[in-house]
Amino acid sequence: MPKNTFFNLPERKKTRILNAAIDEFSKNSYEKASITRIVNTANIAKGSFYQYFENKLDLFRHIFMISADEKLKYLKPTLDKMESEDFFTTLRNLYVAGIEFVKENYKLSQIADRLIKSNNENLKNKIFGETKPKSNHFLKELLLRGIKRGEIDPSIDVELVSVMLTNLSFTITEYYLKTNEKGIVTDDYSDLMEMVEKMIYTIENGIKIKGEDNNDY
Amino acid sequence: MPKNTFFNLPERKKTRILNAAIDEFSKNSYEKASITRIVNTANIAKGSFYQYFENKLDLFRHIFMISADEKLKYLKPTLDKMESEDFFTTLRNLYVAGIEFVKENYKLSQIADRLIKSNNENLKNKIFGETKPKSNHFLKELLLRGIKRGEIDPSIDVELVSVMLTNLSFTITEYYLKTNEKGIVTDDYSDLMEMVEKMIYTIENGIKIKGEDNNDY
DNA sequence: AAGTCATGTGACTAAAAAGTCATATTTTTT
DNA sequence: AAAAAATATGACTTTTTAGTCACATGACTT
Repeated sequence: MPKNTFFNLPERKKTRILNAAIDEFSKNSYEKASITRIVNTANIAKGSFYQYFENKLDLFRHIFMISADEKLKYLKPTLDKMESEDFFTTLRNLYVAGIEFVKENYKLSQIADRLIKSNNENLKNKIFGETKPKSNHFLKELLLRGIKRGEIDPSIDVELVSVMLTNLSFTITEYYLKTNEKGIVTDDYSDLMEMVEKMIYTIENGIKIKGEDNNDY
Repeated sequence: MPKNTFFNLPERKKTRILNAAIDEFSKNSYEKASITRIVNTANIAKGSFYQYFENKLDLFRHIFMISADEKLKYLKPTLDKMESEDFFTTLRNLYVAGIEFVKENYKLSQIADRLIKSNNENLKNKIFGETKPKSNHFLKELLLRGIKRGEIDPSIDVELVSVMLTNLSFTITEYYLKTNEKGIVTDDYSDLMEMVEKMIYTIENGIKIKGEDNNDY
């Protein structure tokens, strides 16, 4: 947690520092990100930085929390009306909300994306603590509910499918980040929406040809 | 490319150096990997290293090539009998061969995995050159053939599905690397084989309940 | 006005990195 | 055996990093 001196700072100065840090961490991995560059960009002294934050990790963790909180805001509406909607509608809405978060919070997404893909297990443990990022635990619950309701094939392996679905959500995010490299923001939702639709369709129905008898034996 | 002085080295010395390097790059990202540590482990002088390799990148590229060549050896049998087998058999065999490569080349897999997940686009370009890692280009061809043969639903988006399938193969590798953290090698194939089977089944059939009429309208 | 406490500062330290180079040793050629 | 070419060496340079610390400045209290 940042020190009180940081929270007591005038709003403008706080955001100046955070923006400089978000910029640096979105361009560089945790290891390569430089405190020196951040303080230069934010126009504060190196010593001041250490009045505000314990160390580099303290700053990074704080920024990651901002990103997580922000993303939750996007997912909240879907989570709230989950009860009254079927599995595939909820899944579709989650994917779409995820895309919207990335669109409107490009740098924060990059930071989170980097951390998740990072092989620095030590760092990940320090950030996630013991509460591992079980977004797929949530998907598991969703799948189980879908099975109960008769929407989902009960013979699936819930654990495996939840991992697959989590991974596919990263696929979408990555796809978006790659096409919009360097922050070129197009307002062309249609491409991504089509992508989500096709992806959901594939998850629903599979890719094997139907109707005919493909005898497996 | 390493210099001739490297290739002229006695076999034992060469492997000593390569093993030290593979070890270092499997434990650290390209940026964090240290030439100093490699030369210490390999018991050669810093100056000697630069007689063998142009620089750090030269060494890393060489090791990545070793990994790619090695993996191809595992995939080759499947690719050779591709013509005579149906889509899902080929896909299954590719996934299984991928797992076997990871099992038997733990460190090399980690290095390749790290590079693919890396956000250092500059590095990736230098390694992959213009020939981007189009393992999914190959999957596209495979899918198109499957459609022609009447095995695959022709209404799918070939491009998207190939990305999904490529991603799922990473999911498997990651899953294996995570469960076998720190190189603990179990001979328990069954878990992974079951995982591949279930994954293929899901890709084939989707997860929506079949038989009933879920009217979408 | 004096004193106290919070905040601001940038030169500095220590550690680590990639890469260099003058010199020494070994191997090959004549 | 002598000369030449190839290879080996590790101290050194330069750069960059996170973090520290003695001191300066500002604000609030008595």
